Amino acid sequence: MSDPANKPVVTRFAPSPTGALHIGGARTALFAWAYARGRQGKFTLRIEDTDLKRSSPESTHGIIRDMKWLGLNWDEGPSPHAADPYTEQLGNNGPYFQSQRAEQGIYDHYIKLLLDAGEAYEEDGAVRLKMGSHRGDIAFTDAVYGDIEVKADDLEDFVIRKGEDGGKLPTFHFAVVVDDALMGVTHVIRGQEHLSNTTKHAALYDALAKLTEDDFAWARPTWAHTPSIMNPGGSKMSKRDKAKAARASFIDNNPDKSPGELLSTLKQMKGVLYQRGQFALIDEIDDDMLASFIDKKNDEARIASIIAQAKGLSLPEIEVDDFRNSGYLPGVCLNYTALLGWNPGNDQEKFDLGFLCKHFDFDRVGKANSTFDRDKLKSFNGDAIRAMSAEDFACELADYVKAYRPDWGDHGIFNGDDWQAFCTAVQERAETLPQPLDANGYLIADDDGVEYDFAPKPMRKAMINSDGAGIKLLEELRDAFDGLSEDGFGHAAHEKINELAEAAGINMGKYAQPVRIAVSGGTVTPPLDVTLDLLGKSATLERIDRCLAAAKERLTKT
RNA sequence: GACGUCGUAGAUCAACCGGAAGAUCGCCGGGCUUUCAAUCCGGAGGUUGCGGGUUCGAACCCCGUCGGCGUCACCA
Repeated sequence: MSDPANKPVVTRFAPSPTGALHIGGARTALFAWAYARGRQGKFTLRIEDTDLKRSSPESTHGIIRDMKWLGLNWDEGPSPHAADPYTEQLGNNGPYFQSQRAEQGIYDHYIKLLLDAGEAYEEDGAVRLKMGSHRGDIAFTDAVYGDIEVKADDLEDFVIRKGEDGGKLPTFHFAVVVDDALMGVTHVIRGQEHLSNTTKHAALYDALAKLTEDDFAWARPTWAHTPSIMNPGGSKMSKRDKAKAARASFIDNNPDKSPGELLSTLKQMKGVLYQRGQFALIDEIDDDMLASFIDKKNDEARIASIIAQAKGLSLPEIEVDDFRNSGYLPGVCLNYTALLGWNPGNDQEKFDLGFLCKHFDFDRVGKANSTFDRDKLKSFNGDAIRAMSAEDFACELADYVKAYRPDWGDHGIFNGDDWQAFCTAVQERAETLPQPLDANGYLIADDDGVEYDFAPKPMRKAMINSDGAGIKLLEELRDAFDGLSEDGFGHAAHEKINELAEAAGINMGKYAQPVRIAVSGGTVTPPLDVTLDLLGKSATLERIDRCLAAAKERLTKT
């Protein structure tokens, strides 16, 4: 018998391209990648597209893009940089798309071996492998879960070649085994939902080992199953959660609306996005799809996303692309998900890929499912952001703006010298990339004739109360600011505030808060000197004037 | 339902194959700040799912029980 331990390590990630890359899939890929990289092994990417109805080239492209973003490179598989990954591929064991392998007759060859040997039989055009008493009890050892044994009576014959699609395509069970063997895969790392299926795969390896010359290739690999990632509620994390969240906000909060009214609202939302030019998102979505989404008959993520954008709602991140979109760093996503089920054996939680490659092994992978905790992820992300140099952070945020935030990308702050100053000021309290953007929207607000909202509560506290004491202070400041030059305005203004506060013998906050409210609408901004510098003198004065007017109006009303 | 598997603070995990249950996130309180969701300091939270047993001693070993999850598809 051959011992898989004698072969050079080969692991693989084998997603089916029926959607975007799920965060759980990314963790599985990470473990497989790290295991190979830590042992000078090879890592293969194989696309399991035998389900013709649900597979799509778009999903394949998305998976490749997400793997690249995460930094999980592969030695064999579709070429990561090719315009057409179906034709350009890396490695000598290809092709790496199962649809292509089926066309080459690879699976048929082994089906025939099994059929001829009486290990399998045809039924309704499909081919099934004999199990049960024909094969006996099946036992195997999982590197994570340990010894597993299933009695022959509990094993039923199962389909290895589908009768559908012209009887040409293998099922998942058959294709994985054949491909893993032919590609020299020594360690099969995958989600625990496959643990029970593994008896089928073991049976296939054993049957084919007997029928081929090369029993070295058909020796059973090491299996390592990883626990699932769950939602806080206990359900499995799935892309449907996005639809659920969107519906909860859109439909459940509008119990009085009829389905017809809901549909027309949804159409309007879609129309708004269409005007904004987000065609890719919504191009193929027709009214029927919208209606069935409302009916809970489909969970189309794009419709969920339409609702989220219209209502300013943030959907739960499920797929790798969601996390990128929400402004998480790839290294943090990897670090955090690795921790969901694995640990180095001590209290260390922060580590990079090099550390993981060096220390990862199956004996430290837990068996229990784990709940995905977004708060902890966010905290990790904030720590990682703070650990970056100011320049790196500015680049990172700039890339993010270019990809996702045209509102900032079109603005002077982004394009001029101020960008670094802005980034440096917001870096210390950013937990995600878009957070400082959202928190400082006033910086890119248009001053020309646009109504600016001043938060009522802070305004009352800082300006209206005590007979409008704050208004007088702000007026005083306004006059003082007017005399300052454009150059170095923020710094000078800040000095002025200090001066006046000291002269008047009061806390400088009494002066600073009204200014903060005037320029930002609220009470939280980066340090005032930076904020006012970014805004410039004329915008600052304009906003102070508008704020004074609004405050006086409110004062007379009370 | 059958089979499989898991069960340590609210969450993620530790606890050197039986020897005083710890860390991080979150939560609460305080300090620093002109503001803060940032930062700093401190605190609360565990009959280790539950019930038996073995043992001088059990989170750990044994039996039972409850609960979660997975598979039982011509989806992967």
